[in-house]
Amino acid sequence: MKRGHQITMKEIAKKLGVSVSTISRALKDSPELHPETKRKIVEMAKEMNYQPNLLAQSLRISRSKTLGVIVPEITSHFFASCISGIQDYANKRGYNVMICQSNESIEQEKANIRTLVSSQVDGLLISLSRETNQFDHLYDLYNREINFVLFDRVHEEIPVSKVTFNDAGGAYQVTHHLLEGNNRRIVYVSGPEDMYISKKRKEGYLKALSEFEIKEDSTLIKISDLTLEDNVRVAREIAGMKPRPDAVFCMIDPVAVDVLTEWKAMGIKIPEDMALAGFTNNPTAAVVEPPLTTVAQPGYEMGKLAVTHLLDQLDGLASEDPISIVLETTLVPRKSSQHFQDK
Amino acid sequence: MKRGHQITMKEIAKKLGVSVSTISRALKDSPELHPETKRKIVEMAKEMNYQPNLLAQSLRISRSKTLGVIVPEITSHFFASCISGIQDYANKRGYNVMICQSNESIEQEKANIRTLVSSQVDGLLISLSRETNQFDHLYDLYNREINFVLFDRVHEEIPVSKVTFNDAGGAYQVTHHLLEGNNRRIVYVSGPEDMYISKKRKEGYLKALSEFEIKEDSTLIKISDLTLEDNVRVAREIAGMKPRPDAVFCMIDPVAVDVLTEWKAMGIKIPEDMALAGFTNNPTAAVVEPPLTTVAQPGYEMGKLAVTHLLDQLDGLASEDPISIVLETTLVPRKSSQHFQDK
DNA sequence: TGTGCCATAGCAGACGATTGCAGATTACAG
DNA sequence: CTGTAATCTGCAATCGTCTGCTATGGCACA
Repeated sequence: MKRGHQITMKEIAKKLGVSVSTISRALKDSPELHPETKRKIVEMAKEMNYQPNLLAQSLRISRSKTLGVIVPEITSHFFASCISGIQDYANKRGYNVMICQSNESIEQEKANIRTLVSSQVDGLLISLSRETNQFDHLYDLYNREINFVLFDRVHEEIPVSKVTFNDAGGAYQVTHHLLEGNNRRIVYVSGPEDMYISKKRKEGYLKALSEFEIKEDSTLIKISDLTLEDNVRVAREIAGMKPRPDAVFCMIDPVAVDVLTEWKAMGIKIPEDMALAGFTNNPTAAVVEPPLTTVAQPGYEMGKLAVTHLLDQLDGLASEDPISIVLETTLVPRKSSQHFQDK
Repeated sequence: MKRGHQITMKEIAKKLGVSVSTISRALKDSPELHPETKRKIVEMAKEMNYQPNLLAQSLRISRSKTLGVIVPEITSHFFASCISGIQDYANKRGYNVMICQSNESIEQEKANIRTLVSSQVDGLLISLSRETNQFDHLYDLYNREINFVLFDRVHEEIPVSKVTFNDAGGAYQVTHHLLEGNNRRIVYVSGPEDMYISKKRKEGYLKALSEFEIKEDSTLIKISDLTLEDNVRVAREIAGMKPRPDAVFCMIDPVAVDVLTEWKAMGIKIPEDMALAGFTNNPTAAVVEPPLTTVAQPGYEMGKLAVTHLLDQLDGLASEDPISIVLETTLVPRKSSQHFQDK
């Protein structure tokens, strides 16, 4: 079995007949060394392809220059974008990133935290799993004074920094847009009720309704567990409602896409029979037929802001006091919610 | 600035008035200790929430139990799936994963390799960037006896293990399918010519043609740099060809989606006017209108196989001799290539 | 009482890099 | 020829964990 053996300072030292400390000083360009000695050492180090052992360095200075990231799933385009932003800006500041996915499981989330903490990450960026409705593991981190920032799927009560979207605002935008299109009976398809985004987007939905003096109607609020099967169930339920709603706002794009697919199969025309809108602006939203009205959330930007704030805290550039960064969303009106006069 | 301080064995030792080595042995359940001492130590460790410092362990045993992964971009659904497979199976075997993206840049790829090697990863999983047409950095890893496995975008010549799809086979399948649909003039839209998959998929395309006794026609091979603009340029070029081709096979789905969108804007009907097919089976392929015929590549499976083989090598369960794993692809026929008798 | 053995726990060194301090070498002045 | 300063280099300790060897104590048996 091959085992990549890394060159250490000791080996350079032996080869050159000097001590390890001299090597160390030469490579840090210390002024205490004879220039000639320094030159020889630097040359030899390059020749032997020496690369410092980050593990040893980290152990010594008790900082690993590594951040941990936990997301529900990497294959989601939105979270992948966040990760991309985190990566780019962490690297720019000399940090590495270890990524874990919780697969929407709280147990996995806890396990991920354990390993990342054991790995001595200098800080954590966490987006909570769908299942997480209990937060001891976060308070535990907090009590141990381990730096972390929550993003997108956050727990509001805990006093740590958070980066979120104005979810209520986005939901307001899209609901308002539907109302302006002369839709009055608007269904909100929510995810599990204890999810942060389920609640926030419902808030925005209700606010827009109230501005049009429409009262909350619980029969117009549907809850899906976000699986394909359940989305299809909800789509059929809505199609069968009498009278049929004017429009449907789905909490996330994948739900809207499933609903759209099912409705097309059922012969329902969008937006003529019912208007449809989603949230997130996934790549699929732009290419379905009809293109899906949705709300854009810049994931890359969110990752960038979250990691930048965390690093500022770590490097003492930001105050320790937790802050809350709220990113605005943008309505992306497309054909699926186009207004028809003859409706 | 908060700094998460981790409990160490030393602190447990001081509290209990025993030596650090005793703590170590107690936590490893060594038989040399008095059961009562052991019990007290284990209890205290739990109470103090002790978690071993993985950095120190890694330094000692010269194995970090961490793997490095380099992909061109995380936001691609295919690579995200690979990563997901890698993660799951690495974790199952007690390994962590550090992920980097090269952003399709060879310089970034080299930089990623440097940091990961410095971080003492036990092995690497690499999918090459689009730009990588020169392989010194890989041979360097090879010469230093650092374990790595190439996947999907590989360099064929280097004697290390590789996991690839039968790209030629997949291209053959889809081209054959188009030919069976009575299409004869079939365009192949390739990516940059030095990319591994550009070449392999062209092979399959030509093989299928030759079976139908159709000679290679260089005017039917278009090259895109895979940007939206260039895909649109190619789409227009093809639409303007006289006589118009019967079908178009795009090297990857995103190109096909761009072509499809452009053609729809131009009023070209698919598949009536021209049939269209892609490769990869991205989520978008299923939801565009018309749904796109493509070739499915199980990314999760690829990640799983690549990481499993790497770990087998590391753990001495697999021979050191490099192997090549080739995954078969599956044709996914959809409406975009449906055969019309009246054509 | 002496010898030997077992159970138990501590010491010390290693992993690799860093750094304050001490030691060594040289040169030059007195 | 000696003393001192200046210049260069090495020692040793540190980070946290692990382990081979050693030390201590008690007990049994001769």
